Amino acid sequence: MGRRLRFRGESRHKVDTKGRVSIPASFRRVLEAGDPGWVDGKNPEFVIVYGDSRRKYLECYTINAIEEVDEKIEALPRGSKERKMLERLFSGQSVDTSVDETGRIVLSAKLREKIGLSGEAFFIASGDTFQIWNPETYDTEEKAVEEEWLDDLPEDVDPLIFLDQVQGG
Amino acid sequence: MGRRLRFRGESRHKVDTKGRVSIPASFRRVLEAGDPGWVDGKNPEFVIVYGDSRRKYLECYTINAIEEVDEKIEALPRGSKERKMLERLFSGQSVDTSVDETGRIVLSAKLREKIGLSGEAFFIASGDTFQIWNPETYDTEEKAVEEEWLDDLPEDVDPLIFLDQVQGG
DNA sequence: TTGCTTCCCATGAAATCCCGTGGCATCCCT
DNA sequence: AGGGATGCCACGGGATTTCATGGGAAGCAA
Repeated sequence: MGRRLRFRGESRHKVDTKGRVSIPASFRRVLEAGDPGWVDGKNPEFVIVYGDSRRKYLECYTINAIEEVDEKIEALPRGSKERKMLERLFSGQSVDTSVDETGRIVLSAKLREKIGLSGEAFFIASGDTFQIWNPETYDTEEKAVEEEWLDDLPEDVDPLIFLDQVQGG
Repeated sequence: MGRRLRFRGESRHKVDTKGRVSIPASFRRVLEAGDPGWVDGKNPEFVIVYGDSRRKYLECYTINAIEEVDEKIEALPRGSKERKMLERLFSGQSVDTSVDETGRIVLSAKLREKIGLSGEAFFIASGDTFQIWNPETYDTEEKAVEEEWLDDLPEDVDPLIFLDQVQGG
C-alpha cells in the first residue's frame, strides 16, 4: 500500500447562489487517492460530516477515512450508547457527495445555513480530513482558540514537544 | 464482494392522508443495491421492523441486511429463548414492502399509529439500516439524549475518542 | 355501498448536467 | 529570451432532469 495522502494548506473560495464551491485543487488529489472507486477521469466521492447543532464547520472525509470510522463504529457493541451516538453523528448527520467535472461541489441550503455560509468559504486541512468554515467564524472563534492555546504555553516551549507524549487514559 | 453501501443523512417528508411518504432519494439507491432481485427500472423491496410496543420508530433493512440477520437467528439453538424472541421481533413484528414508481411507500394505519405519525416523518440513517420517526418524538426524546450526552463530555473531548476505546470490560 | 388500497397522471421546486469565460502558470519551439 | 500554445483552475449561466408531493380514478373487500 502506498503512502497515505494527507490534506495540506488553507484557502478561500467563492460560494455562488446555487451553493457551488470549488474544492482546492490539491485537496482534490487527496480525495481521488482516498476513493477506492476512483479512476482517472472520473469524479472522486467523499463524505461531509456536519454533526450536531453546535458544530460550526463541515468536516470532510475521504471514502477510505470514513470507512475506517464506520468499521470502528460497527465494532462497538450493538446497542451501546457510544455506538448509537456515533452512528447518529457519522451516519445520520452526514452526506456523501462527489466533486464535479470542474472541481466543485454543491453545498445544499441546509448545510450553508448550518454553518452560516454565504459569499465565501474557508478551507483548511486537518490531517486526513479537511474543514469548511465561514471565514468570519473561523477568524473570530477558531483562530482565537489557537492563539490562546499558544499564548498559554510557556515562552520557551515548542509545540512539537507534544508529538512524543504517551497516549494516556 | 464490493464495498457495502450504507445509508447516510437525515431528512423530513410529508405523510399524506393515505399514509404515503417519499423515501429519501439517496436511501432508495441503497435499497436498490441491497436487493438482490432488483433490476434497473424496477422497484426495490425492503423490510420494516416495527418491534415491540416500546419502540417508537420504524427500523428499515435492505433485503441483504435482513437476510444476514435471519441467518444469524437460524444459527441459534432451536428452542432457545433468545431464538424465539428474535424470531418474534424480526419475523413477526415486521413487514416487507416495496418502494413505488414515484419513490414512495405506504405506511399502514397500524404502523403510523404505533409511532404516532401524522403530517410529517423524520428519516435518519444508522449504519446499514435507517429509521423513521415522528419528528417531535425524535426531537424531544432522542435528540435531547444526544445533546445531553455531548454536554456531559468534557469541553475538549471529541466523541471520536470512543472509536479507539478498547473493547470489552 | 363504503371504505381502503393501488395505479396513473400532474406540477413546482430543487438538484444536476452541460457549456462557456478569463486568468495564470508551464511547456515548448525557435 | 520572446512569444505563443497548452492546460489547469476558479467561476458563471442556462437547460434539463429528478424529487417530493398532490389529486383522481379504478380495483377490491367487507
